[in-house]
Amino acid sequence: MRTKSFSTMQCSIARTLEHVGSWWSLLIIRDAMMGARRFKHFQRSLGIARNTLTNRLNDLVDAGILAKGPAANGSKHEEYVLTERGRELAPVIIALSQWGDKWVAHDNGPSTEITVKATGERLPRIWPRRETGEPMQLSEVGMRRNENAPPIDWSNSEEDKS
Amino acid sequence: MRTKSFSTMQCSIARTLEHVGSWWSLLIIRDAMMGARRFKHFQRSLGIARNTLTNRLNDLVDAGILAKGPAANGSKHEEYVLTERGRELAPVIIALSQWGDKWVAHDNGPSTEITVKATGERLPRIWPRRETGEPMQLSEVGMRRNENAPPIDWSNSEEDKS
DNA sequence: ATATGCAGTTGCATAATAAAACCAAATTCG
DNA sequence: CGAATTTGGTTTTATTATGCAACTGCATAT
Repeated sequence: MRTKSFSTMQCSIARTLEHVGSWWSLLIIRDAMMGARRFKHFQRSLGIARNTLTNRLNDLVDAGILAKGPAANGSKHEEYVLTERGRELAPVIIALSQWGDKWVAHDNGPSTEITVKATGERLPRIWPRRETGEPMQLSEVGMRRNENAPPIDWSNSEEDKS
Repeated sequence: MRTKSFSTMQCSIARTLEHVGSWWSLLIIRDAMMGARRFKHFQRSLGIARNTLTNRLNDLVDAGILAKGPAANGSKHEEYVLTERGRELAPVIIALSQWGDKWVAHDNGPSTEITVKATGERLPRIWPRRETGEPMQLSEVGMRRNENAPPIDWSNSEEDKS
């Protein structure tokens, strides 16, 4: 549950989580990537309460991640489709999925494989790389604070302050 | 209320979110990656309520993402450091950050840049790639349901069922 | 015309979070 | 060294998000 909003924070991670950080959001996006389009698809797949699903879907539409419109196949019902913004969350979904496969897989194995469509093979691990495409060690990845943001002080006491 | 748990789901994304899906978890992990180690670091940086921080830190320790132990510098206080499991969440953090930079950046720009340490340059976009290292179109990424998992029915009515 | 399914909405109960006060141990200051 | 402050919490109280069940209005099926 949350009362506190991240929307005033300058950090891009916080600002992203403002939109996709609530309990069900990323699972809804996952289902949308797997082809779910209608209210009942999400509801059946997730077992989420209907009012909660209504809220989450509306939030995602407001965030521009899903678009709501009349069904493509002529049905009178509305459907929810990912926008480009939404589709570009794929790296997040892939990273979560691959981490889960490695560290917290279900006893029966994962339910879904992320693949290269053309070959049907499993997608290589999504991972930070240099411009050349060469994968990096995590220790080679840095985080630099910008000048336009207030500096952070991780010191433990006065004497630590060089 | 009893918030539904994802831990019984077979999907790796859901199982991962069980550990890092709550409101503050990923921001705590972000701070840990940026060098935060002590309770007060997280508390000051996030403005999170102390009891909530206590809960989130304990959950992350239970999940094996953070390890709690005596401080390295001799201080009697405990400190929280990322385990390998935790460090391997870097792709998730990077993907969230880069999505935010592109789609929901703050007016003053992002507060933090993710970089290649050696060169100081901005890290290339984390993105699905083939074995060769070549970046893919999102439309080339597939999701295949495993046989050990119950199939999903996205059909809209009886007639749709081939 | 009646029944069933869909996509919600509403009301109530409860769990998760926040805010504030409180506290023991550790650390810093005088 | 002793007092004051900081740290890392815990407890209490209040608020908000979620779950569950029932209800509604519309469209489709029988």
